[in-house]
Formats: sequence, structure tokens, C-alpha cells
Amino acid sequence: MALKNKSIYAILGILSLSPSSGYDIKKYSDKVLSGFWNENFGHIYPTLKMMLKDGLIEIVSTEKNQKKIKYGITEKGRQELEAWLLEETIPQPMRSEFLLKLLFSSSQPKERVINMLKNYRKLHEKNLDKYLEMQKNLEQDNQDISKERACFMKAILRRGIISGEAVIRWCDETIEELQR
Amino acid sequence: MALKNKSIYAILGILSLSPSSGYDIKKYSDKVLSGFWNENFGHIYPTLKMMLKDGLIEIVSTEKNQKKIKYGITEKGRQELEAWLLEETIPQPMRSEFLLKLLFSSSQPKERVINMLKNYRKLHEKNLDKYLEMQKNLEQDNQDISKERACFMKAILRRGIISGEAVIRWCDETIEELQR
DNA sequence: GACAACTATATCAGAGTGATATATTATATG
DNA sequence: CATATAATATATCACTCTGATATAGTTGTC
Repeated sequence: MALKNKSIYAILGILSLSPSSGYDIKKYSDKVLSGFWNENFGHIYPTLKMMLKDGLIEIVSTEKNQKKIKYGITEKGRQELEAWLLEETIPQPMRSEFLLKLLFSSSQPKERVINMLKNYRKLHEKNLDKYLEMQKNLEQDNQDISKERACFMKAILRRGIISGEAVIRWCDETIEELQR
Repeated sequence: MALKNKSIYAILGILSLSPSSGYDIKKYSDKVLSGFWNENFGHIYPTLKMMLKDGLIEIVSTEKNQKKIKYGITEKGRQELEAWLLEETIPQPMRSEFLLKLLFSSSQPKERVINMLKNYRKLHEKNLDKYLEMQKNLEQDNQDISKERACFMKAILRRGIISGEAVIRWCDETIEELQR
């Protein structure tokens, strides 16, 4: 298959919920997908153009006198999204700069490494708090999201929470090990 | 700072252990860094050329009649590596295609989603086994690696193991939730 | 009405990925 | 001993993805 633009699927997924502009897509990514999916304007806009050319999406409205262009998903787009959902997901390569740094830090002063780990821990704690907050919000009001979708979002949040807790535990364990 | 080539640091780190060719660097990445760091030939070779031009590395030997070019780290390279180790690590953007797919799978048949999760679980189980195997190997023989370095490698492996176990637990929990 | 904050699109250089091409050197197998 | 095949080694390409920057209209507020 060779190198596939994955933003297409994120965009199709978002448009399948409701027609959106490039800016809306970015906002949704930052708000809802944040933590497990990243999108840039520099990729969204060219991808939208390409998808429009390929008939995966269509222009729904060019609102009044505004610059805003709203895109909607087409039938072909829905088929593409559905096909992707059925595909097996191949794991993507990882790049953790933190772990790379840690690996090459064995000659650094212990205090320095412990500090690194404490900062890393703090970061994950902050993330964890964010996820717990999002979980609370999700349980309160189910205004626009369907019960089904809310259940899936909760599962994904749980994933973030469980992983976050594991990383924090590892930090504590490793700091303790270094202090001995 | 704007967009920084991070492969430089991986390469400097590897060369700080022993002079290597591009091919050696790739092998080391696949064997030792695998699981938290990815490198490609398509990035290693141009980066090596750039680093040579910048004086971060030097050609140590062009072995006999072979094609192999061995690079070593220079004093300037060591300084660059050291400076990076002292820098704060900014978290890098994530892209989990699996979680993206899961989020948009709420209208898929339950059986289908459970299958997705089972495959994902299997993948992480395999990874976990690999880490446990690596941990065993690390405890047995400490031939070339220093005691200090071995300790850091163990910590990184522990990280992979703890995270892997957490993901597997999440899979089980989520599958159970879906079956209810 | 000035100033900040937000909405909106576009473009660019450079980082990173995976595929492919090419050639040499070990190693095995019949 | 020939020859297949696996491993070693470098190079290049198209494409994806990132983060920065440019530009301009709209909304809010003090």
C-alpha cells in the first residue's frame, strides 16, 4: 500500500459527524482527539483540497460573506471511511525522545536524572488530571453525543487514564531505584 | 527552536558508545532502541552527511576494500549530545491510528469491535513477551555493557513492560464492557 | 475607536517514512 | 565447486507530517 495519508480518515471521521471547515477540524482534533491524534493546518488544508478532487468530500456551504468553507462527507467518502474501519491496523513507529535521552543518560549525575524523571512524572500527572476532568464532563451531560459514541469516548479516556497511571508508577519506581 | 532533526541525537548517542556505519546505526536502532525509537536509512544517510559537514562526526575508517564507512563522534559532537541531555524534553505529538479507528467505530457491530480489541491485545502481548525476553538476557550476561548502562536499559524495559501490562488490562476491561 | 483575541485559509522548509535500486560479501546447499 | 540466497552496505525518491509564518476578517471589551 505504501505510505498512506492518515489525516484523510481523521477528516472523514469528523465530517461524518457534521459538516465542518478546516478550522473546525483542527479545533475538534485539539479538543476531542488531543492525547492520541494530532493534526496541523499545514496538512489539513492540502488534504481537504485533495479529498475534494477525489470526491470524498464536497463543499456544503460558503457561508454568506465569510471566508469559511464548510465541507461535508460524500457517499464515496463514507465508503472510504467504512473500508478503513474494517482494515487491520498496523502499528506505527514510535519516537519517544524522553526514553532516548534516558538511555544515554547513564553517565549523568543521578540527581539530574531524577529531576528528568520528576518533570516527566509531572507532565503525565497533568495529562491524567485532564483526562479525569474530561471523563467527569462526559458523564454529566450527553447533549449532542449519542449514548453509543459516549461509551466509546469513555473507553478511550480510560485507556489514557490507565496508561498514565502506569507511567506515573514507573516514574516513582525508577526514581526510588536510582536513590538506592 | 523550530523543527529539529532528532535523529542527530540518536546517532550521536550510538556513536558515543562506539564508531559505527550507517548500517550499524540502523541495526542498533532496530535491536536496542526498538519499541521507543525508530530510524530509517532514508533519514540516517542524509543526516550523517550533514553531521559530517557540521563537524559533529568524523570518518574513522574506510575499511579495506569494503564499501563500509565508519563514523566516530567528535569533541563538538560530544558537546552537542551533552547539551541535548541537559535540555528539557518537550512531549511530541501522538498519532494512534488504533484509537482514532476505535473512536469512529461506535456504529460498527459489537463483534467487530471486540475483534479489533483482541487483535490489539495480541500485538501488545507479543511486545510484552519480547521485553520480558530482553530483560532476561540483560540479567544474564553483562559482557560489553557497563553496569550503569545496564541499569538504565532495565529501567526502560520496565517502562515497556508496565505500559504493556496496562494496555492489556485495558483491552480486557473494554472487551468485557462491550460484552455486557 | 483602539486593541486584543479569535476565526479562517494558505504556504513553506524541513523532519521522518517506507519503498526501491544497486552492489558486494558471507554462508549454505546440492 | 558452482550457485543460490541471505546479510551487509549506501543512496535516492515520493510522499507524509510538523511547526512556523503570513494574511485578513470578525468579535468582544474597556
